[in-house]
Amino acid sequence: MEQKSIVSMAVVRRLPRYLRHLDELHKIGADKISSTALAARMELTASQVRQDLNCFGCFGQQGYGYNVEFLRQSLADILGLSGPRSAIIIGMGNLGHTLCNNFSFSRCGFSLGAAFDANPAVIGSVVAKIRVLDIKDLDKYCSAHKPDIAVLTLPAAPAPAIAHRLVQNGIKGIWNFTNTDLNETRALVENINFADSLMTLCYRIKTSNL
Amino acid sequence: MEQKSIVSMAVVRRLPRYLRHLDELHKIGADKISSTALAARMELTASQVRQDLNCFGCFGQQGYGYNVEFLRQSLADILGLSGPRSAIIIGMGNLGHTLCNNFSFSRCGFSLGAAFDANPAVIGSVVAKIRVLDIKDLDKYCSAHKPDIAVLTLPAAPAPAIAHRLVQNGIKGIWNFTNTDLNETRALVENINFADSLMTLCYRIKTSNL
DNA sequence: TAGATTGTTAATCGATTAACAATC
DNA sequence: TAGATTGTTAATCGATTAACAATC
Repeated sequence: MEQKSIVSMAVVRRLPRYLRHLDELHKIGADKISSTALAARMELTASQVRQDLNCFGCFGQQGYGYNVEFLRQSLADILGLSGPRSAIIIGMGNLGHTLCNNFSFSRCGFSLGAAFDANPAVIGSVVAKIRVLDIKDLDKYCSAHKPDIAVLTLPAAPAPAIAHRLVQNGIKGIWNFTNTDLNETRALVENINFADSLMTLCYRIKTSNL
Repeated sequence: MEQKSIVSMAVVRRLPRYLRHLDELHKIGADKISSTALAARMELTASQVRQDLNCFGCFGQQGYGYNVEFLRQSLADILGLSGPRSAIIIGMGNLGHTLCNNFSFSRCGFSLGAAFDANPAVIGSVVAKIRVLDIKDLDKYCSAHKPDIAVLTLPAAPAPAIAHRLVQNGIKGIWNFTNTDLNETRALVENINFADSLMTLCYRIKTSNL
């Protein structure tokens, strides 16, 4: 089988982790790795590693294992990290600034084109070479530049309305840092929810006997 | 059944979302909700909602549904959000500052006790009432205050060593924002990985036909 | 009472694990 | 060749969905 028609989310979510571990292996000079060794590193089973990779093709060689550099490049291609898509940030508060300043969008397949905010104090400023525009000009910007995704780092309250407006402007994906669920069926939403994550940790500690 | 002996991670990860939706329902003045209506809101099935909640007890009433306020309080109790546990932050860069300034640890069941960094420029400063201490004093602080969890907002390179040191100091949970996997079996690790999440979105957009 | 909706058991679906022939 | 390890099929396990009796 060359490529599974539809790959499950469970597998997709492991892809960046595989890539990360292959990067690390590359850095320490490993040029091959077996499914058993990779599974041990990642706390998976060897079966799972082979099943996961075989959703996308045959990357290994019997009796040898996987070539680190080849698998690394293959995973980057599968994820689509080289053809950069365009992104905009909505909300230049503390978190928006942090992402502009310290996060590498390019390593994840995106290039950041502009930022938006409603606060006159930040509109017009430039953060890490990104100009902060007035949220009023969002539609105009979208018509002109057709950004692929939007990063939502604004308060939860205005988020659903902004998300809807973005989708109407042709946004394909939303990286949602707001503490609310977005009901946009016409766009792909990827949530990062700090509170949900920490509450989960709270529960896990409470119910463990550590 | 009063309480399932061990609840699956799939269910646990949905708990904060249930709580969030119950909060919203409470805010708009709803005093009851059926599993069908809650499922529609959350894009789940009614069956799943009932199965999920019944892992922890019987919170509904036949012919009526669930009382919003009662279910909300029950979920908060199940998650353990009231008995505040103590947290420390390791790494007061941009992200560490953002969390100190804008994130409500208390809403998630934690109280932030101290922050640590290796950089003399920030050591001794106070951010949102939290004193930034020298990472050299980490062991001393842990012995004295026994923090329950550590928030890792430091670079990936030193993270595994710091995590190990924290576990030796009795840390029970790690909220890991570093872009690396931690192999600490003696502590519960909750990862927030920006790059993994954005790469997943990259893949999903690439493979969708939006 | 009649209608609505839960709690719970059984059925289905999907993901993980095991096994092993193929082959480098 | 012999040993190692993949790709792939089959078996198992777990999670989701469906169904329905209980009951408010």
